[in-house]
Amino acid sequence: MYKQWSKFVAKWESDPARYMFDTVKIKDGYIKNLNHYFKHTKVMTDKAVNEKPVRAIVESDKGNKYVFVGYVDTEYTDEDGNLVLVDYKTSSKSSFSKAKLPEKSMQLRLYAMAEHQVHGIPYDKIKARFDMAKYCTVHFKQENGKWKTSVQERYQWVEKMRKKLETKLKKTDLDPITIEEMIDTACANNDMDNLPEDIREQFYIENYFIEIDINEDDIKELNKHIGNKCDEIVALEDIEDLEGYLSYTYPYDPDNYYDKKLCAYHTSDYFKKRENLVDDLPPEENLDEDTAWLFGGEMDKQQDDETDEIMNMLFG
DNA sequence: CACGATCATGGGCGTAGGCC
DNA sequence: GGCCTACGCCCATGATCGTG
Repeated sequence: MYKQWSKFVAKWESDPARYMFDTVKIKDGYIKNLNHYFKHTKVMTDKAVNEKPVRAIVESDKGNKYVFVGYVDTEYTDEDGNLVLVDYKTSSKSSFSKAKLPEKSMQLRLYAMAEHQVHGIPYDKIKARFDMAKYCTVHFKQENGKWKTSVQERYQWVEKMRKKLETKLKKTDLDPITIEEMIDTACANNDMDNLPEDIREQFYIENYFIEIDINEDDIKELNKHIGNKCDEIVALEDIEDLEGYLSYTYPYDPDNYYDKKLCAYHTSDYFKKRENLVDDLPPEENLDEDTAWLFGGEMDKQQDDETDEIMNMLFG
């Protein structure tokens, strides 16, 4: 996996029209974390199915039915006979906080619903989880003998254990200078290979999974929620002057980051041409590195063309 | 929306002081 | 002198904030 990933990164680096990170810090952290992920994650080549197509039928309160097709990143059956659905995330965990999880997990719960509908698998035999690739779960032994866990960005997990390593190593007969050198080396390598055996065995890492609870009640509610949402969308598309309606109900605000950068409609060529809007300067990384900025305006050309087609279909 | 930074909170751990 | 408990400091964690 690491080899494939490295090739992919190299190709991306050499592409003048590549997508950019907002800052160098974000880029470096992201790539270092994923380097570590691909070096240390074992793949189940035999049991697992990747990009598995699934189909769910949802029904609104009005009785309208809608078909959803999705692709499960990875699916396999574990040793207890549970069907495990995995979704890989490379984003930061802040957007997967407790409060946001119900919404974020709709995707996985819809997959679970699909597998239940098609194969009759009971919900208590379905497990669903996000594999947060930037992070790992660090297991460490406390001084009271109990094991505890801590979630850390992969590229600096040893550095984050520095204080704990200090207290543990101070209890040995090693002299303070040696201790500091050892810890510095471990942090620089981001592993504990150079540390004494009895220290090393007090730490180990695993993938960081966010487990999603799968139960019938939640999924019944989700079914209706999505069905009703579809009804709303269908009703919206039936409005006669949709474009006029939207420009009045949801006026474009160029100071709103969502409106300006993320909204499929307001970022489309169709809308920009209509409003005579010019593209913003590309992000900071372009300014001090190479000549990629020259291509900034062309960056999303293909995407924009696709978006444009859809926008013309819907509004044009 | 997703990011890093910042802030508040709670638990672990070391230490001081009391007791046997 | 050894053990136990209370207290305070420090660190990790999670929520919130400001920004592109």
